[in-house]
Amino acid sequence: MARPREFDEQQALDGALDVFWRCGYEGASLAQLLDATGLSKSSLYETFGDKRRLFLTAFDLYQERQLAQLEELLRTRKPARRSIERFLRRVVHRPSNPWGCMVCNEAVELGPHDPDIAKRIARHLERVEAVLTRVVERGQRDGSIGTRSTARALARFLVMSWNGLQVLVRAKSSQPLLDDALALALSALD
Amino acid sequence: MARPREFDEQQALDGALDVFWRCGYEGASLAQLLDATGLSKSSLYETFGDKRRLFLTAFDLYQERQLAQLEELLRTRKPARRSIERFLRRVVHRPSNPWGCMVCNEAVELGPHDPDIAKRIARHLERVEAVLTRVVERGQRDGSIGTRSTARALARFLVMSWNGLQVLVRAKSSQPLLDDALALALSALD
DNA sequence: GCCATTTTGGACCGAATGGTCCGCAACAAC
DNA sequence: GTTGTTGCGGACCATTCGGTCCAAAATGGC
Repeated sequence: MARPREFDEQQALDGALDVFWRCGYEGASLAQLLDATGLSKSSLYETFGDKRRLFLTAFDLYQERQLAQLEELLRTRKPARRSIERFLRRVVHRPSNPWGCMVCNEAVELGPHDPDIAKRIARHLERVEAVLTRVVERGQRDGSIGTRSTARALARFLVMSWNGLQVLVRAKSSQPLLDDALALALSALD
Repeated sequence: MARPREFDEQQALDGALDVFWRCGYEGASLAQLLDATGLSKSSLYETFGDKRRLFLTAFDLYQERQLAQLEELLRTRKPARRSIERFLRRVVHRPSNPWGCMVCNEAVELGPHDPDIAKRIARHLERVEAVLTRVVERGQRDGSIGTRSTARALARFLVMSWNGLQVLVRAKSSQPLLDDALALALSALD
């Protein structure tokens, strides 16, 4: 029981996440992280360990949030197809997705070089695929999604399209390009 | 005149391209570049300028090659759909595409931070889209591709799918995932 | 008020970064 | 062989990187 902390851990982590999201792992300098978290060097190292650990913590947080958000799609009662449409439309809506998807970004940056992180990404994508599979199954039951392909295959296709859109967003592609691509991806669910 | 060079410029550039492709711009250290090109520091700086210029030169080369390869699709006489299938199938064939697509990688790494490079990427994607549009038009004429969507929209969809696959390749996704996603992307051409 | 405990700021560190520069080496012209 | 020109190896540089450490500050318990 001594001197209390002057910062909120969760808030600091959010700040760090922001920087990693925007700049990637290597691209995020300690200075930026200190600035974004508002911590001093010693506080940051004391609280989160080294840069890599901090990154992993932030990355896990990001993945959990993304998955939670995705699982909301399961809970709604609207036709599944509408849920998926909303899901993809949020990707190409720039204001709410300025830096693309962090998982996609890190898959590109670290995937080939960091087996540990590659595994986390693979696991996450599998979970995303699993959630989407259940949504598609629901859509095939409620008639909003065609049955010419298995739910699993369609979910995999959605995972790919999702990542494709994220890349285009990060590349600052034109809105017509994004809209056309999105529309056709959705039409594959017929 | 005087002392002749001991290296082949094109060959050195290929070496540098390899490193940038694999590691990205920031991830490629001078030491790696020197090693891959076989040049000494002074020769490299004399020949190619600084790291950024070298990168731009290599990146341009990559884009030109990719576009040239893509344009081969135009020249064949087979049904256009088969050409597109071959085009996408090469993406998910790991041995011939171990590091994913450099344009996709750099879109993710530098897109949001380097306006100059973002422009180059945007221009390249437009050119890719243009070539694919022509291929799709041919396919719509020869009957191998449906006409429920415009050729341009389909081409844009292909650009997105292409990038999506590249991300998954770089993330070392499982082959079944890649295969399913690819198959469904192709079926969107019906 | 004093002590124990914990946080905090910042000095400090070695390594690696991209980049410059210069003296020597190698070759063509004559 | 001499000279003029260019290429080359590597010493050298400032900066930034992630990371450590310690002395001072702050506060709860008594």
